[in-house]
Amino acid sequence: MTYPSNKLKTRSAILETALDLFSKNGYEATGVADICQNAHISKGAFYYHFPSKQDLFLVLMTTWLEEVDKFFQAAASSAENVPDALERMAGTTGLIFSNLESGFPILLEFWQQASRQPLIWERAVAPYRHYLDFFADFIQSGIEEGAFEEDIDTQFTARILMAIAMGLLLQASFDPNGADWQVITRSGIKLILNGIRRIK
Amino acid sequence: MTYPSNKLKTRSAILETALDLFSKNGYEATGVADICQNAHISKGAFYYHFPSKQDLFLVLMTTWLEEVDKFFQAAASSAENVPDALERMAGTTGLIFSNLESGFPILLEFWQQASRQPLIWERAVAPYRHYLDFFADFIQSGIEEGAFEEDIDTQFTARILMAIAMGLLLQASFDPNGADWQVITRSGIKLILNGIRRIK
DNA sequence: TCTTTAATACCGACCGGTCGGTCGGTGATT
DNA sequence: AATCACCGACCGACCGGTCGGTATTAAAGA
Repeated sequence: MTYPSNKLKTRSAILETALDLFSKNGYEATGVADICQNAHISKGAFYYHFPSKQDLFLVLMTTWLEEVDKFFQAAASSAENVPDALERMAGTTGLIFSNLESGFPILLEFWQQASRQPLIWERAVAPYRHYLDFFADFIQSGIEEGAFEEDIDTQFTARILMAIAMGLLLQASFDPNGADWQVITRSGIKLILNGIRRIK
Repeated sequence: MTYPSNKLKTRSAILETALDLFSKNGYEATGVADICQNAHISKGAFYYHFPSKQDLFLVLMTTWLEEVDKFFQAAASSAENVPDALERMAGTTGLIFSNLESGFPILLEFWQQASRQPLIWERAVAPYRHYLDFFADFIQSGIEEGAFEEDIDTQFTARILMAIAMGLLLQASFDPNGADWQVITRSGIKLILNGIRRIK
């Protein structure tokens, strides 16, 4: 084993393994030793790359949040029509979370950490508000397209949209085989969209 | 201090303190010693009343779930009209969770434990499905009352209703001052209700 | 009535094990 | 010879759980 093999490789091995273990077993239940073992590195290597377990978590959360953002941006720009784009996003919400490695459980983990640790909260609210504004703006352009009623509250609608997505994700994570969640999510968003759609 | 002062008093002191600490700091971060200290009892007393920290958690979850159920039953039976009852429930969702001591954070804690520990999951799915059926049945009686369209999928609607409530609760727990969550929840449920309401 | 016994409810020092984090070292590269 | 990337034994703090003991009360026995 050549030693300065690849700094980035080791680092991303830690990142990937940690994300996996955190989402499978939780932050507290995952030990630094576990991460090291599964990533086939030593504790020394771990603390060479990260100052603390906390810090690793923060990095993980930040990159995850950024990737979600990219996903939304891409979905939004690759559609010619606002309602369709939203609907398509809805259909793939589940995919966002499963594609983004380990998905929803880790989001819950983020949530819980954020609600207790001010530093983590700070780094998480901004992206959250960013998503909110993104959806509100997106709905606004839907209004300008003439697809939605003019008097709807975009912020409110954005929150409801996010609530449905997250609420269903929560239910899905708890009872994966209880229903076809992808279909339900899509129909749910459609329901809201129909509620605000402009009647021509 | 008379010793056999009150068995129940000590037990409920443990229960209350634990619920408070679990919701404030999380299950893992809360030590048995912390619970004992805040409940002004000794570790001996703790393990006299509960076989393990896990078991205490399970008791907590079960009673909480039962209380939520009672709350729903009461709200349902004290209304003369299904849509109104649902709307009123929506308006007080936040209250359910704050009234039931420590509310939503502890629900998240339950969720997370359940998603990882089979025993806890087992004891939590049943109530969850119970709530789901409760809402589905409730909507069904709304249909029979002639308030809702006849061709709506009650299970689906129940899931969406729960999703909105939970999704907004999630957002509210994360960003309490970001909006008037009670108003938003009420409006959100109203939005769905209007979507399925029978047009006379 | 007095004494003994047993059960109850609780105390807190202690134990084994775990966990985050440290540190002295080491081989490869520059 | 200096730096980099990494190793892994080790440390102290902490945590869930145990256990021998104690004060209180109730019941039984003399």
